Amino acid sequence: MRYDSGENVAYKALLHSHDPRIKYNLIVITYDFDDSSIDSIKRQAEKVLHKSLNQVLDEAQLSEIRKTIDINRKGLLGNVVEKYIFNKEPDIAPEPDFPKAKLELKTTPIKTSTRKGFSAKERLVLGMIDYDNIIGERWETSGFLRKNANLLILFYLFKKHLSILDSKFTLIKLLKLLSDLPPADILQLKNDWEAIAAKIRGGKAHELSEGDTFYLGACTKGATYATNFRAQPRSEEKAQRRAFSLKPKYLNFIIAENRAAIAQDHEDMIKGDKPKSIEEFVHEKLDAYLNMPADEIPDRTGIYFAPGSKGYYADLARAMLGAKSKKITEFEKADVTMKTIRLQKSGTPKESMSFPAMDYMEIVKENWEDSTLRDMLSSKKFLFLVYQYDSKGILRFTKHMFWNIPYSDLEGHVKKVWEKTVELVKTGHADKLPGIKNDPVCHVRPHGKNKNDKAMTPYGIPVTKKCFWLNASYIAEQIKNAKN
DNA sequence: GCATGATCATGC
DNA sequence: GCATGATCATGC
Repeated sequence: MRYDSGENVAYKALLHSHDPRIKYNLIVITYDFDDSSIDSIKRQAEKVLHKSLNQVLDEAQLSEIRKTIDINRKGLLGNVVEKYIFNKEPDIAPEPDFPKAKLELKTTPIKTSTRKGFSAKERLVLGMIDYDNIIGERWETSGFLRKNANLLILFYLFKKHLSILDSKFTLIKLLKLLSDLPPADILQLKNDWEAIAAKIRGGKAHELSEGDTFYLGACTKGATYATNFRAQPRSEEKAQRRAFSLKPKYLNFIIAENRAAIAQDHEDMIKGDKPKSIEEFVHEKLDAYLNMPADEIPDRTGIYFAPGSKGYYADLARAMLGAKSKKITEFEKADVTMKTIRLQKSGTPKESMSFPAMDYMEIVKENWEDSTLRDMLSSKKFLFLVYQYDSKGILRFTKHMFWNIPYSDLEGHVKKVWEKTVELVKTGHADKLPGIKNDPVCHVRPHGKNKNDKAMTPYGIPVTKKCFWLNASYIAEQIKNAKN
């Protein structure tokens, strides 16, 4: 089954509207997982690993969660995860949360203390004990195992005054009670379950205690002590309602094994997220998309654009980067210019790369050293976002790389073409500027709305707007030579 | 297949 | 309304 939430459908409809707020509102979490596959569900969960809900949900979802009456109510986070990470309405069925995968989903907090370091804040509750049913059950076919044989546990870092929306998920652990655990642990769980069942069979449900067992406990469950009693099958005496639970001690073994990674998340969370370099920002945003067919990118970003636009692949790139507008703040600050390049199978772009149209009136007054062109090419970095057609003709997002023009190309080829251009404009020949065969690096070509889109020349005759272009073959070479 | 010319969609 | 990034179209 493929998940596609109502909200997402609504978004898609709105995305085709012209409301830019919606168009650029990136939805990071998509629901394209297979709910019959444990691995697929685990991968879905890993979308939040080392992140907080504030970092992965969009503003609409977050404000919906904030509206919840008691945001830090016990158990709310589990419901939020089910709903917003897995697009699943919470229920209390005796079945596992993902029946087809036989997988039960759990969220549980990790606390920190100076003395003990990281440890489980609470026991992990694994469903109510049904006093009536358990007396006739065997471990192997028990209701407990039907529901809890496979646990996917999302550990998050709990801090007293921190909103759960800022708590990072720090460890995602798949626990297959019958296969992953050491045989001694499986035996202990079985023995614990047997001990609990035996006590109930003996009419002693009211005497159950967590101290009876080692890993699996029978913890009390219910709002208040007074309303918390119910009948048991082999005795007239009422017993407290109880649930199975994994004891904190057991969870602490899991936490200890992953202490280093948890410590890193904890540090990040306390300090606030570290400032990132532009390179880190780009890797973080784009690596997940590498080699993805361009067709699949919109479903992954949750942002849809009208295909066929000349800017379509640039739009996809901005969506992958999480852009909220055409400008990307991180890039503005660092003076990075994005360039989208589509390579043919051969590795050569079909098109040369254009730049803004030149101003004939101004260029004749410029010196090369402080010319518009030299400034544009040398003072900023370019981020090439490269798509390439594979052998089957599928266009994939294959590469992202920062690029500067090599100094020798700038001061050699580009300078020569620029000087030739200036000379021609000065002498009244703006209509025949250096073509692609003239130089291996760059050339001049029209760049306007159409041929009637002209600009004035120093000699008084308007000429079709033109710009400098980097030759497609040159771009191919630069991409091929790039290390990253 | 490439050089060259021409144009389109978008957002500011 | 226009600059811009990007791609399309045509003819040799």
